[in-house]
Amino acid sequence: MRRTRSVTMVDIAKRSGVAVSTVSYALSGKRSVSAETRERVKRAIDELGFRPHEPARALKSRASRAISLFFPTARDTLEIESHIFLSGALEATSEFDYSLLVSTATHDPSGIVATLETGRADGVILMEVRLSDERVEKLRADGHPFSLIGRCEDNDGISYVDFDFEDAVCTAVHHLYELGHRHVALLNRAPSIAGADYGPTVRSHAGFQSALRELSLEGDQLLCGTSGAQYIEVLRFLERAPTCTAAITLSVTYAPLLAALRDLGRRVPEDFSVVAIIASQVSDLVTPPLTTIDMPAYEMGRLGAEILIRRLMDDELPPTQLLLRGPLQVRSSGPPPRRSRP
Amino acid sequence: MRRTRSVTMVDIAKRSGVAVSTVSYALSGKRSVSAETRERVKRAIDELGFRPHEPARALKSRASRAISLFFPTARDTLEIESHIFLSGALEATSEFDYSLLVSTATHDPSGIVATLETGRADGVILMEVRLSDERVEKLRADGHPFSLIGRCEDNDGISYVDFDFEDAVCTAVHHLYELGHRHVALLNRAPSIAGADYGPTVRSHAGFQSALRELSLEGDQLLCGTSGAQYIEVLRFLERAPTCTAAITLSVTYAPLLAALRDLGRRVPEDFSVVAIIASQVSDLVTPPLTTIDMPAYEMGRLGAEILIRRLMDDELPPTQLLLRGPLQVRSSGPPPRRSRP
DNA sequence: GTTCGCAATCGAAACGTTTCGACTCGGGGA
DNA sequence: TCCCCGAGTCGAAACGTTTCGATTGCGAAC
Repeated sequence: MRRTRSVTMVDIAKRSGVAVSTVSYALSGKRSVSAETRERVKRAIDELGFRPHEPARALKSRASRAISLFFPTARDTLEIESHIFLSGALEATSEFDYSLLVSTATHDPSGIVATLETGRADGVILMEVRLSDERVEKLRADGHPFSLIGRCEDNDGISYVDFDFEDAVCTAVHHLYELGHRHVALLNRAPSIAGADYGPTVRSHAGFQSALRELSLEGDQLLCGTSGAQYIEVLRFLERAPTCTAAITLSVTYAPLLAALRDLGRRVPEDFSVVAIIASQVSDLVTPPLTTIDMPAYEMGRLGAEILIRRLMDDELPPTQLLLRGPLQVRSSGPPPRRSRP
Repeated sequence: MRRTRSVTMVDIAKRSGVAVSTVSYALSGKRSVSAETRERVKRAIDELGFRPHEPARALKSRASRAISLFFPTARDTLEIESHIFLSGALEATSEFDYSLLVSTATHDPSGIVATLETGRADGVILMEVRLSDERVEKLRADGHPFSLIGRCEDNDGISYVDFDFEDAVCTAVHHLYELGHRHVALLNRAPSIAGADYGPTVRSHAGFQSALRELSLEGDQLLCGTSGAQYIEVLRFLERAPTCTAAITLSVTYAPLLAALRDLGRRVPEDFSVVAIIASQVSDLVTPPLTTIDMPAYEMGRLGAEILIRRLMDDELPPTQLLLRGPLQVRSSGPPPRRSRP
């Protein structure tokens, strides 16, 4: 495990008979270097196996070429989307030859600011953003570069990529309406997950309400936490509301729903229709195959990193705001069972 | 976005009327500093809002206080365990006040060595390790600090944390045998996923074979890829082998199995028993609730990071090797259906 | 009353880059 | 012919830490 003194630019300079600064310019291209010199330098680098020392670069040039993703700590639950975001962000980050730091997300902004101010990262990506989020306010006030996966209420000057939950739920309700359903449920994430003003929850609910109103439908929202006990509540609801023949689920809330339906002996989609708003990587693992509105989580992660890095590379760039939608894939939804029709 | 010149140790030294080195010692405790001086320094730090600049620290002390997790790139599939490993590693890393870098894993070792030699990370964690893995050989040869989630054939001097798949499959077979099953299937990962000598695949198969032999049972191994078409093959197998009344699944291979059983109208567990070797975070989302042998993926990620960091902090420490087991939780397994008994 | 050792402190030299200003050398425009 | 300019290069000064060696008092041991 002995760290043998590694080869530095000084060694390269000696070996190729030029000044250290010339080596630097040959590598960065920030000043012109004759083709011949560049060639000699490159040869020396290959022969000696030189790798520029990143902390030294970061120290002098005041840029770490790294971004940090603040990741929700999840000891007990599988925050599926988060993980996919991360994979996407990793792809973009390595494409741009940046490093991706992952940090544990906390409610208060101090950890985030510390990551930036200690020079560990040049910018950060936040997820599980609230409509009014003090981390965002702090970063905006301090002028730190960041991007959101999600968005706030006021997104002035902010780069974000988000999924249009409002539209997705609305689309789902229309789909179910057209199939003949007249009473649908929305299984929304419980506020406990990310506070009362968690964007996706609020916007999903808004889309649900407006679609119901538009179509004069009956609808109920159920708030699902992550505990296993959650499924009991869904079960009770289904028993209480026999006219409800379809449901829209967000993220992993399909799980308590399917469990409850199974216990009640109701088949999907013959007896009950389900539209899941969820990443395809997750729905691929579910039986029966669900009708989904695919949330492009991987792409969102990719874009979240990309819009941040682009701004880091060029601070003239205006913020990028992206609101994505996903296709409806019909698989587990059909007309309501006959017995529930008049 | 203007980076205003930040406060450094020099500012702290001036403000508190001591030398820069004294500030450093007051912070690190590597030499004694009078209580009064330490107090003055601390006050100055609070007043000025000083944060030590990490790249400078890393440059001088030749340690980045970061580890890098090499993460499989997965555009199309949800590598569920990997994600949970990552969460666990993140927890340990932040507990030890290290940074966690995530890098895209490639087959060849050059990227890994680069991460280490550029001083971006002090050590690395590898996953999806093969029985004979050239990344491991390279790291071992170069004397770089690393740990594995998984293990090789020859683990001399290597720190790793792995799950005992051999034992788990063996336990599962015994469980099914005791319930009365006489022909069981093992749904193993396809070799394409991680080469022909992917440890978990090989060891699961070994455990399967030895248990079959011991109990004089009939058994078949099916290799499952990640494609959706996979499920057709499972379906064909089940049709072909009517005496097979139970299966053991590894990781997400439960998905094609459940889909196929559903298509055949076979209920779980009444008509068919399933034992899934899988992380609880995943099985919690599956309907019906599966009998599982819980793979403590979060803990594995935690430990993988912890054993690496402990070695980084104290290079006298011998390597740590951990082979974990998980409890059997009976939920979707029962006696075989009567019709298949003589 | 020396001498020794230790606590507390300081100044300076790194660590390995990037970048600024200055220098040289030719060639082209005046 | 003189001057200017740009391409190509160099040396040196940073960047913000850590750490080494040296220096000062001061109480204890002789």
